[in-house]
Amino acid sequence: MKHSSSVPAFLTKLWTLVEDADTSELICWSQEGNSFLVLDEQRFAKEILPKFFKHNNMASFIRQLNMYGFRKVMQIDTGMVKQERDGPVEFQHPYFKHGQDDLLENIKRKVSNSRPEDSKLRQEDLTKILATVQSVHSKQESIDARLATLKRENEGLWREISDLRQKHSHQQQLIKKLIQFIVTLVQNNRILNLKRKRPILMNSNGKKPKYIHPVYDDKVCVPPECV
Amino acid sequence: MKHSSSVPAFLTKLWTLVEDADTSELICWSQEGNSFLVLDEQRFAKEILPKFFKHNNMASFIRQLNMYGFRKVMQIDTGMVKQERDGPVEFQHPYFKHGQDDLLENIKRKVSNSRPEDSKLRQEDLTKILATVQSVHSKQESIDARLATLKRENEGLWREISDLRQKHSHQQQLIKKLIQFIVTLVQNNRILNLKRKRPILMNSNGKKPKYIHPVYDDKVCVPPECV
DNA sequence: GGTTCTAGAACC
DNA sequence: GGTTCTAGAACC
Repeated sequence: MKHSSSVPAFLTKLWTLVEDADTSELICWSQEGNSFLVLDEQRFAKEILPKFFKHNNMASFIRQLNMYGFRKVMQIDTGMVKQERDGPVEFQHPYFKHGQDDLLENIKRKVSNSRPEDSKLRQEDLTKILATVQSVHSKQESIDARLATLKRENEGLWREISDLRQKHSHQQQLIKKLIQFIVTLVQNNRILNLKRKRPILMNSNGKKPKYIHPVYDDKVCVPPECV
Repeated sequence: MKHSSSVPAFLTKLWTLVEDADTSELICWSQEGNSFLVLDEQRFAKEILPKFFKHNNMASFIRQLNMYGFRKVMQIDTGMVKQERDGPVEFQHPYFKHGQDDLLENIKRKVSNSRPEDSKLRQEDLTKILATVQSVHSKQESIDARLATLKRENEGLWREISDLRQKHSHQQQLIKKLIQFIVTLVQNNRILNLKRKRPILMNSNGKKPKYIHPVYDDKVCVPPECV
């Protein structure tokens, strides 16, 4: 009958109480041995409880039972008129069984759940979540603004590029015309110079002068990577 | 002694119970009349309660008292040894006073707080918050990506503009040189033509030909809004 | 971990 | 709104 020292006092006292034949008229095992009965609540509270605990209140006894996971067994309501004004009170726990005191150590007192901590943690969590949401929200607004700025800048850049390309194209045409004009001019000069033997534009080998060359060189005027 | 119909049955029954001289040995007003005493808890529960309520449990009675805001009055522990094993039970409510039944209507049953709803609402709130956070988060990622794309595009555009401006500048220089060349050419021709009286480049009024005009017209080649 | 007062929750 | 069982919280 020695219980492990890990079994709380309440459980060993309860076990003793239920086992004790001297008090079996007030508290005892049920027929099946898987629950116990308090036969006279009032006498049990006033006569038995103070012998084992620091009080004589049924409420305190029941509070402890619930604290250890005991459940009240509801009395099956037989169709009969309520014969006894106060039926026995019956409590049950899966590890509180007649003849199996080795199971007692499996009964655990419900942790006080560190309720204050728990409550604080939930509050802190909520506070953190709210702070995060607000932070993310303001960040998003800032990014939105930056995005709008970039978008406007981008549009401006596209317009400028379009402009520049157009200008480039116009310049190309102009350069082409200028060169055509020069060619015409030179041809005319050539005709004239046929008599004078004094060429103006052409080199001695008859090719175009060097500084005009880039005009027709696409690699210089319109690099592929920019088209 | 008729109470407003808005006063719950429990309060009128309790008032009657405490007033009734027939039960004054079990329940009565305190000396000061601002609280009531249950002198013998056990007899009160078994003999009086069932006459007024559907039970004979002190616990149920106390639950109702607490539900209506009554508070237990702790017995001042006089230095004496506990004379009576069970002192009287005393309860008090600011609106439950001897001779002032008109105050009863101020006593309100604590609302069941719509606990299931409340619990559900908190859960729903948390779920909503989480959904919002996730939505905002994914949105943020999408915007981040778009921002990066725009930024890259922007850099590309700046490079292209730089290129185009450089090209434009080169073309301008080329055009300038071409025109200088033409001017030189024309001057040479002019000298030659002084003898022939046959101008090639100049119009009859001595101005530059029309199709060259744009070359020096900044409004056409380099619109101010693009510089 | 034990005791007490009060409240939550389910069911009626 | 009433009754019952169980749990929270404070205090010891």
